[in-house]
Amino acid sequence: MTPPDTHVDAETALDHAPAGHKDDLRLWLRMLSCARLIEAEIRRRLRINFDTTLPRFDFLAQLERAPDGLTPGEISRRMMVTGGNVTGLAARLEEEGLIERRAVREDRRAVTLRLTPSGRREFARQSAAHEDWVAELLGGLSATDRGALLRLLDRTRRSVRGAISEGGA
Amino acid sequence: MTPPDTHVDAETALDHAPAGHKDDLRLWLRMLSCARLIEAEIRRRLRINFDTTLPRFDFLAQLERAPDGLTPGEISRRMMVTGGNVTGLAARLEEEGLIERRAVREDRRAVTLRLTPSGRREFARQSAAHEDWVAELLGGLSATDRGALLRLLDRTRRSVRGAISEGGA
DNA sequence: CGGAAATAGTTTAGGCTTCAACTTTCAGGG
DNA sequence: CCCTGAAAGTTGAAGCCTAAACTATTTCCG
Repeated sequence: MTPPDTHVDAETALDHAPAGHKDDLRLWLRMLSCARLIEAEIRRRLRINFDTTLPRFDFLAQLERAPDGLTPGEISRRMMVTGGNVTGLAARLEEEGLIERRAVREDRRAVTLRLTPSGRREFARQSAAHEDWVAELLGGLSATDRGALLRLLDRTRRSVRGAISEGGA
Repeated sequence: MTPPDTHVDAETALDHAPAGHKDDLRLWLRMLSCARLIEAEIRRRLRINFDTTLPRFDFLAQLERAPDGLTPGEISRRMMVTGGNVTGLAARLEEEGLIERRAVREDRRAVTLRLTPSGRREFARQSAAHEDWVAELLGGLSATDRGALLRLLDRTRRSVRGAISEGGA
């Protein structure tokens, strides 16, 4: 049924490429599939166990670390998403009573968002389970592998950041 | 339903999981941020240079590898997204003339999607640029690092798959 | 044959995400 | 003081994505 997946003649391509091109692509695709696999599983469990989503979870996590609350703008920067996105998430979370808005005295444009007691309780439950899930999913790695992977990912991030800040094609 | 997830208190936990739990979380967060960083940059460049998106690009990539076309169901499995999603993407890509639908003789429920000549040309352009981008972003890694990372990610994927197929909490 | 079950694909409702346009407010220089 | 520009936040349109319900067809098997 499935065709033999006629692969491009890799050898020929490699002759011209400066030693990496194709390998880099393979590496990226593997990292992507790996990250997506984990992410999908975590999303699935958040939905099944807590009837919530990853963005909501991340949002609460940001507020948990900021006892005095955060402005939408600050959350937007920390989560690396747009402001409009934060508006929508905040609306739903407030609707559910997990966060609350509070006006800022010194700047009437701004507002701070913070966890309600209920939100704090709920996030604590979710956070504990989340931590267990990750440990379960990565449990097959040895301590050595974990350390090596952490270091390599750090180098990767530096490589990417460097490339972005420079050329930025 | 869900077990109370009785959390071992911190002391006991440390005894049993000396170097796992928290480290796994750190590892996962780093992998996630790394993958998202790359993905965001690729999305940005696809939008700026080709006025397209990553899902569209992935969709065309699947069809490129299948000269005889694919059914929506097959694409859905390969891209690991739902069928409804494929319906929407296919509609837009057909609208733009990049792919075409063709009825299947033997099964009147099914349809095959394939690249049009225009779609094939367009994807070739995008694909070449995409490959260059990835090589540029990962260019800071040595050949050794790349190899090690590839191997570690493979182990990670196996660990995750194992955990999912087993417990599946 | 005939009906139950499975499969292919679409549709719908709702959440996530972005970009661009917009409103309100603040800050600085004439 | 006023005007211009920047900043905080919201809104709207459009695309992406999922789960669930639905239609149409095929397959299985009794």
